[in-house]
Amino acid sequence: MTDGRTRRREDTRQRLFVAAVDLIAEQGFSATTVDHIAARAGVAKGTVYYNFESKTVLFEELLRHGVGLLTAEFRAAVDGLPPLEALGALVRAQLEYIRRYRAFAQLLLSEMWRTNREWQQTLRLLRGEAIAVIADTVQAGVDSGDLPADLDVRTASSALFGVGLVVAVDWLVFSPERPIDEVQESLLGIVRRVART
Amino acid sequence: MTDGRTRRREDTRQRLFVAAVDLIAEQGFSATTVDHIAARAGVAKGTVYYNFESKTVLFEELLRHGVGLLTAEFRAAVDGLPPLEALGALVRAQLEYIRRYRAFAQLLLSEMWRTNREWQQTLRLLRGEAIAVIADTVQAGVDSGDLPADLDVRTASSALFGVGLVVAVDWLVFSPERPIDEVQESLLGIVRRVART
DNA sequence: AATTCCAAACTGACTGGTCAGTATAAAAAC
DNA sequence: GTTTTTATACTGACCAGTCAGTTTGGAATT
Repeated sequence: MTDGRTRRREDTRQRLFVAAVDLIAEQGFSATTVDHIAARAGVAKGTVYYNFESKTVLFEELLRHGVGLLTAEFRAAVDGLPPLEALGALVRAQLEYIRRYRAFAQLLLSEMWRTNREWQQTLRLLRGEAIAVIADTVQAGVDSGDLPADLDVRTASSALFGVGLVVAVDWLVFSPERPIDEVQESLLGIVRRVART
Repeated sequence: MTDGRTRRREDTRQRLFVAAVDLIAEQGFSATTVDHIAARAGVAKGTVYYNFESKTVLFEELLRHGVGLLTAEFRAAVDGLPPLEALGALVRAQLEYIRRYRAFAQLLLSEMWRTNREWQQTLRLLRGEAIAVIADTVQAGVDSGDLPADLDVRTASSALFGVGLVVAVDWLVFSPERPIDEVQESLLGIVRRVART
């Protein structure tokens, strides 16, 4: 399974992902050239096309990879916890993720609300999967009475997702000198206050 | 000052702004061509270059125009109001603005947190001006004791700005069927709850 | 354990197309 | 008669994607 060949190939794909995520976070998808990605990854241009069908497919697989990781961490975070604690765990998991993969978070923030791009459908789907985990938790909170019964679950969930993203990335981009734990505290405080009613 | 000639020219520039904002909101700056902007605005390509130095300058002036408008509405909204009411007025003004200029808001959301682009400096500056109005209001609230004394004014202000943007645009993109007034209520509710401590 | 062989992985020059920006002559608006 | 706009053609740089050829890992053969 993991002989030298597949290991090597997997390594190349990983290097291409890392190069692509950094460049696309900085400049956006269209402004990032395949030549530049290849150079940053230290491979020839042909290698990009040997490993990925096209620039768009590379990006789509990158999105799947990155958001998939986030969704998995969400699932692991809430596992077995009662609603209110689970909500806090989600905020913590999201910020932990953003701290670890800041370039990907930045990229996500920039590309999430675009329309009319080829990969829009893919991203929408992935976003849905991640938010579903949040929504399940919020729903459980409403059912258990820990959250207000009139809370609009779908809206609250997507708002929570978006707010965490924007606050954390804003902090990283405009006040990188501050420790991100402060954002976490602040966000947790807000979520708790809102939940308390 | 506003003779026929300048009026006409101003009208052309306005049409170009509108065309550019729509296309860039959908596809991003790099994926939007000057030919396409010209066609959408119903003018010849040469006219774009008669009115703007370059594609980048057109975009920078667009940013200045759009954010300038927002800042002006912020200033008008808080004028003469006591801190807490002023805060509510800011949220309302921002959402009102986003409802009216949704494409611009979408564009702003996509380009705001990018690094390494020519216009990044411009946008950073403009963002600062808009947030300054919020920060003045928040500071006044802290001084008057309406807001908690230990509140980090700079952070709270930029968070407020970002959150309004992301929640509203998220709503517009992913749940356009719902009336935006609901976002306003929800956001106001959150801000009030946070302020109350 | 050295040699041969093959397919997978990778290379980089090349191609065809696209696009920002320029040029210009003529027309329209004021 | 000056400013603005049009229509069209052009240039040069850049870029996604291709492909014929090279390298590499390792399996088979001796």
